[in-house]
Amino acid sequence: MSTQEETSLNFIEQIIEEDLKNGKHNKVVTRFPPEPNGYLHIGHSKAICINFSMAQKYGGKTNLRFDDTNPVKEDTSYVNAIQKDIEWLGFEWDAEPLYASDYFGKLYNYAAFLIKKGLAYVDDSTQEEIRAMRGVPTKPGTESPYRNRSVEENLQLFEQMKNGDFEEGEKVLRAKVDMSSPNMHMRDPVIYRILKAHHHRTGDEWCIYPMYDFAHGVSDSIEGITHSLCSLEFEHHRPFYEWLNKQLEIYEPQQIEFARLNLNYTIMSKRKLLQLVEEGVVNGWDDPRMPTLSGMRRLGYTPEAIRNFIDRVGVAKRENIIDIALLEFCVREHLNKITPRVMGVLDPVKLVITNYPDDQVEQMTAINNPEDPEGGSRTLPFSKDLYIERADFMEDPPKKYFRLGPGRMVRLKNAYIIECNDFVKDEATGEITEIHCTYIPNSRSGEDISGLKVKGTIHWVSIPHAIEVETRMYDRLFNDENPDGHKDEEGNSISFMEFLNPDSLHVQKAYVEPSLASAIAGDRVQFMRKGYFCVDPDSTTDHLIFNKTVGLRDSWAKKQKK
RNA sequence: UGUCUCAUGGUGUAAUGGGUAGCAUGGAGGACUUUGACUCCUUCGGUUUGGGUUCGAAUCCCAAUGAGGCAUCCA
Repeated sequence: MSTQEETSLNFIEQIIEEDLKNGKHNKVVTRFPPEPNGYLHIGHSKAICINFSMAQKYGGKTNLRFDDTNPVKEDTSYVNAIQKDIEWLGFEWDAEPLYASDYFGKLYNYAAFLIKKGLAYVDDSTQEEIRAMRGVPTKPGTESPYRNRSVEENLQLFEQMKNGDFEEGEKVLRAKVDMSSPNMHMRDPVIYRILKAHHHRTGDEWCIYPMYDFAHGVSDSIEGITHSLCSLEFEHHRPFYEWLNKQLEIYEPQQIEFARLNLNYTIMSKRKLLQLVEEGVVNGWDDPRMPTLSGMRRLGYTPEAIRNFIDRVGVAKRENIIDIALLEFCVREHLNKITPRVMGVLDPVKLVITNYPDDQVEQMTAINNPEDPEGGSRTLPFSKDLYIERADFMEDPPKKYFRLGPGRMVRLKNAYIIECNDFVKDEATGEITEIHCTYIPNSRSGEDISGLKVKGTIHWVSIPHAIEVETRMYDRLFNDENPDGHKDEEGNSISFMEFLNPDSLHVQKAYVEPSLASAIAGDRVQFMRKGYFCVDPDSTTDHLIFNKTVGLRDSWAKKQKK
């Protein structure tokens, strides 16, 4: 940890430190305001980490506030999933979760206050008329014919809206700001609309609901948020945010925007993720291929790895597309430290040790995790009949191949050195069906006095002791770096669905060492020489399922490709 | 042809008028290895362009260029 790292602040930290120094604030209060209309994804984890860690770092607190102002899209199931994901990531919000809907009463009164100040009016125009009058960014809009209703009439109408006297779409409440503003969001934004929908928390108490711009700014103010940290897309909402609290004559928090996280080979839009779920492209929000936190959790990612990743990615205002390789690096980095090493053969071929006694079984000692001195060891049964990885034998290997081939020697990890004498091949298919070897009796791991040096070490399982399991080998969901960013010749955007990877999931049978018999959902291991795996919740005691979290780096495979 | 924001190696981020422009990832090469993993070492690669201010500019100013955002009764 160098001093340079300690003094290197991102632009938000600089603002906060300045505010603290000059006495604008003496504490930091942030908030994370998800809309409960979908699951949290890796992009949200950036917003979560930033908001929570700023408060943590500067001794403040963070509110979790559900921005539940659109009852037609929102649901309690999402509320629960979101809370679970934030907790899993390792953050604690202040006290109880909050809801924008808690403030519906206050919000109504603030809206009435705006009306009394002559700064809001009820508009009878249709949605289309309002859109038309708003104009375009390059030209001013025109004022609504209802813009100059009297305060009394507006108050009366607004109350009638609340009482359900009008139908959906018949009337809205608009802030009276500036129809000629170059900022579209200042052209009398709608702040209340009629929605005769059942709300997941307030039920049928209300039939008018505040819009984001109104509810969010006021909620921040009510909660005394000092720094309202959000993504760049809300930049042009800031003028209204500031206008609103000023006109309401209430506490004015400061909104600061940062660039959201983008990952290549991934889509991040909640709407599109929902589409993947609804069309059955994936098996739910927590499908391990999804970039959702619940999906990543199921895949075997750790919260530490994700937080670390967000840390490395940094915070700035420029648009960015992060290489998924960085995320995978962070996952490997953490898993390398914490996972026990076990042996599992994913694509088996039988190997017989011809000079090993038929019924003999030896217990071999294996270190659980060489990275963890406290990790201890276990024993592994060894016998005459083994499975090894099909890729660890070649009939006619190149010089630099360190594994098995006719006449070649390798070390069986934690066991003996063996030499290949023969193999059986199915001439019809060309497939190797059996490999025959002899073992060197005095080469046993830990007591090797054979004096032999071999270049390669391979993993194995004893056939009579092995457990058959299912492995789910996941790959990226999309083949394209930017699945959501393509247009055809006419300039129409091409659906991200066109870039789905047809091989994003391979289910296959594998054989693993018997120590895994007691594995339970969520357990993480490293199958030596293959990758990190996590036990899927679909597992039962007699049918274990391992999800491939991420493979080990494989410089041999890389070399092969060239 | 309005307005806002942004511009540093392939990617991401630091340097806040005075460092040979740093770090991470990535690529290449090598050492080590009972995981072709891990670890370690070497190496590749960058200030968008043009003006200006200054003794001195990645940093300040202007312009150009490029990228992204902006009309939902979504958040």
